[in-house]
Amino acid sequence: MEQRAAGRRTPLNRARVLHAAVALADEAGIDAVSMRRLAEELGVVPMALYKHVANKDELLDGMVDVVLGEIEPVEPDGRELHWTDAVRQRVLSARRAVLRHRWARQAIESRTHRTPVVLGHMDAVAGMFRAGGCSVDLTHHVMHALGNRIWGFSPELFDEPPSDPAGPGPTAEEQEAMVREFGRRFPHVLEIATVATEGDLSAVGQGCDEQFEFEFALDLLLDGADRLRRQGWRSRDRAGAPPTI
Amino acid sequence: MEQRAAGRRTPLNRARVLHAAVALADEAGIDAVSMRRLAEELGVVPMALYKHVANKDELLDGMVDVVLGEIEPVEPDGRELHWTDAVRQRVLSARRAVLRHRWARQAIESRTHRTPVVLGHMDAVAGMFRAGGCSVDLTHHVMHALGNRIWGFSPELFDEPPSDPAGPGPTAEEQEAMVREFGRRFPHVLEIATVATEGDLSAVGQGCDEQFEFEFALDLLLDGADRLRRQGWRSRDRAGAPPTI
DNA sequence: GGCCGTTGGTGTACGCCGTACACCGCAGAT
DNA sequence: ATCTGCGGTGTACGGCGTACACCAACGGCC
Repeated sequence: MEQRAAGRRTPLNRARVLHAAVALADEAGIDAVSMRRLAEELGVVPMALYKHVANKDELLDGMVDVVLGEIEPVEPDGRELHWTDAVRQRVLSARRAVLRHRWARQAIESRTHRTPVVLGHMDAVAGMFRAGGCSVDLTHHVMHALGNRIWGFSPELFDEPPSDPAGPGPTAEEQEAMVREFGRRFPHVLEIATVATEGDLSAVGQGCDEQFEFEFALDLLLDGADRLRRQGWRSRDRAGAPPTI
Repeated sequence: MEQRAAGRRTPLNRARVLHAAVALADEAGIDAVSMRRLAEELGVVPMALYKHVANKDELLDGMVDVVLGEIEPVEPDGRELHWTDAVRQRVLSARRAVLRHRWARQAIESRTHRTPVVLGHMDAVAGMFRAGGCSVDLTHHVMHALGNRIWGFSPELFDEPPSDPAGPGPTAEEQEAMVREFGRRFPHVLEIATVATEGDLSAVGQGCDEQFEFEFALDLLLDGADRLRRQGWRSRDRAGAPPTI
């Protein structure tokens, strides 16, 4: 009888608000998430939301919590994992969660609040370093080095340069002239773009293989960390990694 | 005679607008930089700015360009530098520029546009990798791994948790209870905080030694890159760094 | 059954924001 | 003397977050 005959809607609560916000961001982008638009989506007046979240900042925090809540714990799996593989698994799971929600990267980057969910993820990762034999000291600094990668994304230098949707674009020879001029000013960027697109410069802008870049950096850092661990690195030693070999 | 007797102000131009915006952000924070506020600062009506910047996004781009313009080139210095030291110098110069303007980190992170100034910095860094003997392939992936560090800042997991300015705060025993509860839920985060503050947990929140963390990560990545270079790493090898040693 | 405090949704209003669009004064070229 | 266009103006629109006063329904209590 809690549904009350005709059209008494089920009351709002914090979870419903947050999940509606996530759904809205998923389908209309993070910019579409305004208190007014979200309220409309829930069939309610904007001020009603403030009974469930303190303000917009807290709404964003809650949305990030929802995403981070999708991270799957690393299950022990019978045989032992090397600690770097355990971290790798958890970070890649975080990555899948973030990729599921395209707005999440930007939202996480803009947050400045440590919610319990956020602390929980950091604690879980730190625990894996410790279980692998890293000192507290090393764990601390390596987590800093991982930076945003702990949340499953790289700080992208840039997202896609949106191909301008106006007209048929420049002619082939205009395009070639532009490439030449570009190469005169930025030769090293051009050669990278050439190699990355395997010579098809018209494919510039569809971006790099982000998953590869992410795993490359992750492994570079984890391998470096493991090497420091084996050397018994302590931060008083100063200087990132000593000149081994 | 361009000053025109009494109080005909010197006309606006793009550079004046950008530098006024930078100055405003420096002293009042990036949030204070609105078209209206900036116009007021320049003694002009808001719409006047639009004769010099296309819109607010372009204004932000221009402000970032101003900051990046403060990066000092690495001078050859007589004796040869190892390539990692050259990169290190340039990146640390970029860091000094970014630190000079506290809003710059956030502004850079939010940008999605590659201005010529931005491309110029990337090109300069890529050129140092190449001069050091890195392949185009390796240069590409390592620059991705460096991520935001190329601009001179780490993706901070979090900035300071602002000590709440209300009242005298909790009593000592309340505080101890909070720490105990925190440690129950986030034991690994707590031990890191304990070590980082050298036991003085009341100092939590004044943050880590960011400069140390930055250089630690930078050196870890550059050393890893140099090791890969010496090994003749190619991206078809897959997997960040092979299990050397 | 009658009261009453609490919880959750409402309505109005304020002060910001970015920016579209029409306008206009003035300098320099014709 | 007239034209042209650049740079500054004024007005207006639609959006935003949220403070504050209000009110309907409900649960617990006598």
